[in-house]
Amino acid sequence: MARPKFADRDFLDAALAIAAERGPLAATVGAIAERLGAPVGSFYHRFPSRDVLLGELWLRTVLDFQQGITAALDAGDGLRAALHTPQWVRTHLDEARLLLLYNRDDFLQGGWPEALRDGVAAQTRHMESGFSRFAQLVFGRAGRDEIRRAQFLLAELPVGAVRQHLQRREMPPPIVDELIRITYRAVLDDYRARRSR
Amino acid sequence: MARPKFADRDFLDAALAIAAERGPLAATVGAIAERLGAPVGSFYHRFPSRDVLLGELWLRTVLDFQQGITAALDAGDGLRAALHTPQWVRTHLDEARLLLLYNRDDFLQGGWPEALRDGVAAQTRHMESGFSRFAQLVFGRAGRDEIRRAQFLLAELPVGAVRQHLQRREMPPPIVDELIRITYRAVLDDYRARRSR
DNA sequence: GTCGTTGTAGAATATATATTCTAGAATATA
DNA sequence: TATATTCTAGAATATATATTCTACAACGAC
Repeated sequence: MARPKFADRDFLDAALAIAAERGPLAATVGAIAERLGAPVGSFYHRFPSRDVLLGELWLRTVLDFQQGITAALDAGDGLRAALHTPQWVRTHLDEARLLLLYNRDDFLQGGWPEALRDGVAAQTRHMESGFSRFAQLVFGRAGRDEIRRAQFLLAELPVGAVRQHLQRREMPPPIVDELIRITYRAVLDDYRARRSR
Repeated sequence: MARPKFADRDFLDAALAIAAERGPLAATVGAIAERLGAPVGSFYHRFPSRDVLLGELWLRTVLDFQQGITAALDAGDGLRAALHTPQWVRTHLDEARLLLLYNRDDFLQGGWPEALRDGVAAQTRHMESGFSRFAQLVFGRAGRDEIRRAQFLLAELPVGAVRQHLQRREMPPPIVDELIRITYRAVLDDYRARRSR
């Protein structure tokens, strides 16, 4: 063996820092290596391509993010699941910028590398099952309408409410949680009212 | 004079089509010219740089988008202003993808070209004044909290609710408007309840 | 101690893309 | 009709970036 000066992790972290600072496009192989003081050869010794690195970065980040939502759903707490986003964003500003400010595919030059396809597909399934579970939990059933509302409450609403703060690199203020709470309750109430008619 | 085969407009439209299809990054000078059957020389005869073209495209699009919101505010109709987004998206799918799926700066290589700075600044001011007007209109005052709620109702909420459909290149279904209506009413009610305490 | 393996190191290469340059054609105006 | 102007046309150039390649160093196994 030799003496590794860098770990896979180091490259991922460096890429994250650059992407959070100047966008995923700025996370070039050269920039990543330079930030680490590593030669590009070392980069390619670990990652077959830039796309694989960025893909892995995205996956590792989204998995960490989802964990909290899943936990809340496991605990049967829908509101906590919805409030997880602002919460997580506060402790993971860089990761949040990467995940919530850009579209999944927009940093990959080509499509998703073969090696990550399964991981991404699994992630997608996990996400979809999360919406279903949420729908079942708070609406008592998981039809088309219920799932659409679940997407709204769990994803679109919290991410939307947090975006402008991410763009300014600042922590979401309490009003964000308040807006989520208000909306959460309203959508549930509306659903019940509609049902009882 | 000579016989212009292409107009500025043609290049802007071609860029829009490509950007909507494959993302703003794919709108390279070569791709735009090719789509038009024009030589790149003709491109540079009209636009000093790719950044200027994309910047102008963004500006022209955002201005068109905002017009509807402004009109609704002029008519004193806050809800219509909030519902303008899904409405506009339905008739401007490509433009909406460009505007709402990407961050303002993410297609420009460098910063905003000097020539467009003023236009962008004016646009920003116009947007902010829109939030204030909305706050004044529906909350009766435009303090920090009211403006934050205005941003939520006018921008974050509608854009968030529409995003997944844009990603799939499909028109937002009616449930989107419904969710906006529900949330709109709830945030207003909450504000009033809070005031009367 | 020698040797194979795993990394470091960074130069060389390939490619994509923006931008510039040179040539020539069409038209309005004189 | 002559000429300046406005464009078309596309080759040439510059630059950024991903990727590959070659040389060598450190360390563990034998």
